[in-house]
Amino acid sequence: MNIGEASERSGLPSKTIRYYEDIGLIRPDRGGNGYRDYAASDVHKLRFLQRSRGLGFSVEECRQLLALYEDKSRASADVKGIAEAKLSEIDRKIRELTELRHTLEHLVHACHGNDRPDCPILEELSDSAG
Amino acid sequence: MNIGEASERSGLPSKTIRYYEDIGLIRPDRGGNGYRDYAASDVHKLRFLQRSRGLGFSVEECRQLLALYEDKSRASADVKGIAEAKLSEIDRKIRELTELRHTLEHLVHACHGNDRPDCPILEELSDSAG
DNA sequence: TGTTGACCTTCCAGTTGCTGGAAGGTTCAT
DNA sequence: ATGAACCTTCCAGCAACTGGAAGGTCAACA
Repeated sequence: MNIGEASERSGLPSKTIRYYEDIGLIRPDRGGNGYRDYAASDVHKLRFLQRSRGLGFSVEECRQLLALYEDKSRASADVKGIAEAKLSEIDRKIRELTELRHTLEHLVHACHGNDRPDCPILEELSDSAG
Repeated sequence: MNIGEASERSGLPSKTIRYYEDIGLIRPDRGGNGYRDYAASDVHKLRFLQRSRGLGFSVEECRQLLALYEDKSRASADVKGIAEAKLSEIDRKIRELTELRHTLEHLVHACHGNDRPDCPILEELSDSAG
């Protein structure tokens, strides 16, 4: 099938699919007209990529996961290790954002938000020992 | 003062400070030797930038905040508006990450993580209706 | 005076993960 | 035959830096 259909079926834009080929994640056949020709297994991989990217894995991590996926002799622990690392990374991000949220909320709360110039938000950004 | 000292005092790497100059956020003087010469007010702005970036404001938002900071006649509502928008953006990110976390945790939990090849994580990435 | 080393300068390239657009070839329907 | 809707490649750009090369400057020390 052509890239357009592979795009529809995988949920990835054609541009992204070509990009994934550029960086060596997939290698579709080519038809006599030079068009890319995707097999069902290619679409399968593309969906795999779409989901793992959606779960927050970096492209390099997806490359690893895909390699593990295709390696029938790999241990599930290898995969679990990557997923656990990603999990704690996500935890860290959530913690950081939550802290950020508290600080910002505090500032927004303190600011009158009227047409007067005095603004605790700017004062904090400007003065505090932060 | 030279860029090195401005860097120490602001907490920003010299590279970043030069970059901020490139994109027009600050304009230090130049000494006869061509070295950048930072005044205390420049360092003040750099710290302002360092903090607001740390609070998750984009560089363009920082530019706005800095302009508001320097505009003595601005209303605090202008600043509050930007901060509130950022706050809901952060909320959205936290929500997304939390969902992600649940999905991943579920997968990690389901995977034995041993030396056998069967792995629910890869199965999910590969098969589910996602 | 020379020379070392730590500064500073500019400029160019790379990072991540795409996305947009230009310029052109192919296919299909009318 | 003509037009739309595909497809191709290549080049550029986004954010927000970061790294490195090649070279100028400055302060200290022998």
